[in-house]
Amino acid sequence: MTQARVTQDQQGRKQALAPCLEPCPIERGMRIIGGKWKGSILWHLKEGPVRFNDLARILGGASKKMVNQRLKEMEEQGLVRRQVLSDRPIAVAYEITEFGRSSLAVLEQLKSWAEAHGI
Amino acid sequence: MTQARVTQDQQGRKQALAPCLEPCPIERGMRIIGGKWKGSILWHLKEGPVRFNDLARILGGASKKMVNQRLKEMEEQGLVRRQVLSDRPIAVAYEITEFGRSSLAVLEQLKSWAEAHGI
DNA sequence: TCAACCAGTATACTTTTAGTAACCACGCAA
DNA sequence: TTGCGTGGTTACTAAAAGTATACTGGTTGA
Repeated sequence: MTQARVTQDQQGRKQALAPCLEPCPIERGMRIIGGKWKGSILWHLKEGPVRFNDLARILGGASKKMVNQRLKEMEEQGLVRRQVLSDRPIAVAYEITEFGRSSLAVLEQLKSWAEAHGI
Repeated sequence: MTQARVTQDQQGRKQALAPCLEPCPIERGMRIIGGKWKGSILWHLKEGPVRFNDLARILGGASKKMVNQRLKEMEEQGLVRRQVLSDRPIAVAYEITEFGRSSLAVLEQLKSWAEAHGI
């Protein structure tokens, strides 16, 4: 992001130079990992694949609809992979991708920051 | 956060141990710096205090109402300080606090992560 | 046979967030 | 006196996010 400044023209009217139009990297990044539950989902997948209903149970407060919606979003964004373990007795697990794993560092820092400041 | 697990009782019913009830540090932290525009506001205050209308101009897409709402929230959360520069011709500037500054590290990392992955 | 599990889907609803546009009272300068 | 500046407020709308409950269609185990 370029440092934005504010200038004045000859008539004294003000305008912004390099205004932060909506999608600066921070806003964009937030939209990837900032959604409700997304951090928690990634966090709980870091030890290995987790089945759908187990995830819903772990995320106590979230409804299945929420979990499903978030997982679909995250699959599209490449944070998470859906693997069908078996048909007949249907079984599905969600696994974190390399990309998803790369975001854990940010989440980890956010977590320490939050804990350090008693948030 | 304790690692959550899922167990079964003698009847085969499943339940989550240590479920991630809503406010784990990650979710809580997100709520502090995750709101729309909040990252950008902090970012633009890091070089020094900025006047209200200048901030609104820099944040091109955001309306005064949005900016004002966010600033009030952030003032309550202690991320930002409102200083009245002068009465009579009213002038106000917003300054980042030490607490606000402490969050810049997280934002910085989020920014590099976003840029590194072409988000 | 019954109940509980699996992985969702459907419907309906409420709440929160985002956003527009217009307006206020005041000051300053041409 | 008109227009722009200051720092907001008010009223309203639209869209997103979230909750709650029930349902499908099949499987598994007591």
